[in-house]
Amino acid sequence: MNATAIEPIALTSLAEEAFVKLVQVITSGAYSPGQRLSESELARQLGISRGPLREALGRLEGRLVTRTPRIGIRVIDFRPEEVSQLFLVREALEGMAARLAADSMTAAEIDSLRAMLDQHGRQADISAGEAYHQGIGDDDFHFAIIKGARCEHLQRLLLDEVYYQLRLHRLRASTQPGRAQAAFGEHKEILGALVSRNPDAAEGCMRRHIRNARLNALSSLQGLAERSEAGQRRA
Amino acid sequence: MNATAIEPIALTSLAEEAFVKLVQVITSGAYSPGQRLSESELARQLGISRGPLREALGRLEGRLVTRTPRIGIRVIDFRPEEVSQLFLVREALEGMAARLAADSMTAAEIDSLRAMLDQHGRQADISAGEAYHQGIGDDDFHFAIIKGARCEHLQRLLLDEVYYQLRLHRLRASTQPGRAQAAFGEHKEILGALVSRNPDAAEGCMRRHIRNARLNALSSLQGLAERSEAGQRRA
DNA sequence: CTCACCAAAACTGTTGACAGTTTGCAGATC
DNA sequence: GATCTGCAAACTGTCAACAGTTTTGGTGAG
Repeated sequence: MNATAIEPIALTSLAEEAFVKLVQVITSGAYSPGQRLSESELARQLGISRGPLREALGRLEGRLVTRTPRIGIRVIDFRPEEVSQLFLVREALEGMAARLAADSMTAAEIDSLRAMLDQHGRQADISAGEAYHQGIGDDDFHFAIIKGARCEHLQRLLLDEVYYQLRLHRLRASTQPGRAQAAFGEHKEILGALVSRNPDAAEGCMRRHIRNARLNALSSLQGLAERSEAGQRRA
Repeated sequence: MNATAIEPIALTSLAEEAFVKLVQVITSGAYSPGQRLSESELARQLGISRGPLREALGRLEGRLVTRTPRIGIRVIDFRPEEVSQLFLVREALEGMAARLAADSMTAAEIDSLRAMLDQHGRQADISAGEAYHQGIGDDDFHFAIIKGARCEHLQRLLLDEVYYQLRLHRLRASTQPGRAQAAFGEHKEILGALVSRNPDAAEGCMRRHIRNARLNALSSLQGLAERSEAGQRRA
């Protein structure tokens, strides 16, 4: 499809490039949460002036960085409550995505999804599945469904507003024992619903899946808080 | 509460002010969809330089304006398909909001919601309810529930990503006959679910309500397209 | 009269510089 | 010795100007 749709040669602005680069750098965990970033420093590192950089930072505001007038930029540092809210939003949006995908995905796409899961299953056997839930494979599965929903607006919101922050959260949180296997099973249920073209089931399975992921994240965060508290008491 | 919590004197940047002003101007329908906007012209009108203005425009990108590299800014002009997608996103997010609100809203808030509906009922009698569905009252009802969900992330997404565009759409679309009364009835159902603190029912009612609003919007758009087509044939 | 071509005007993307504020430190004071 | 005061460096918010591109209007050929 779209063999060689003529698009203008990738003319992208410095602001756009800076935005992509910043997302990449921040979600890779290069900075610690709450760390202050200097505009001049960032501009120098990126080799651009502060104008385009400020535009890029504006687009990241409230997503990956927080801005305080006359103070500056800090890497976002979310409280447990905010992580939970992030998963609630994700549950709503991705549930809808699964519903739409059950109708809109092509048979080829569903086959490819099944192949993906088969491969994950083999990998999970090898690595005991521990890394699965947080891994790239998980994102691929969800991304394929989001794409299959054929809804640009939904796709943009999920990628820009949810997944960036989610990746940042995953850097700091661990998975509960057995969560990886459970997630893999839930993925298979979702696939089943898509195969049988059942929108209600697809949405239901997806929402249950993400609700479980939220509970896992909350447990993990609680554990983190307790360890940190104990550490502070000891100090 | 918070008798005189000392907050820093409202220090807001020109970019922020420009953003608010632009949202206000565009959603009031001052420009026609697809109309090109000149940065210099806008900057002159706002009395600021292009730097802060570009920052504000960047935040509006993909929401109320579209940006083409080296060409400029245009007021967003959505296709029927995109309007439908907007309502799907709204259904997902606001359904979740209603679910959360069923648990989180205070009794006082629910009472206030009931009072609001009573008032709407009286107004609807007077104006035959025609203006209700598109009116301010409708937004107030929904906003109260969104606020009652106690979920900042959800609230931000709904206001920034959905309602701005929705208001712009409403400027061009009409309501189908009888839609106002139906919407009013659906609001009462939603209120009932909140009163009985039933999250499932609240989400279900809200989603049905927004699904109906979407169908109404689509019918309206189809009528619009047909009229436009007929107009072009005549010309 | 229509179409292609060309030059001028307008506009966007970007930069460097300036003004006012915040922050950190050194010296003075209790 | 601890705390407060004042200054200097760094930084953010803002602006005006420059380079390259797009658009527009006019001119001439067919």
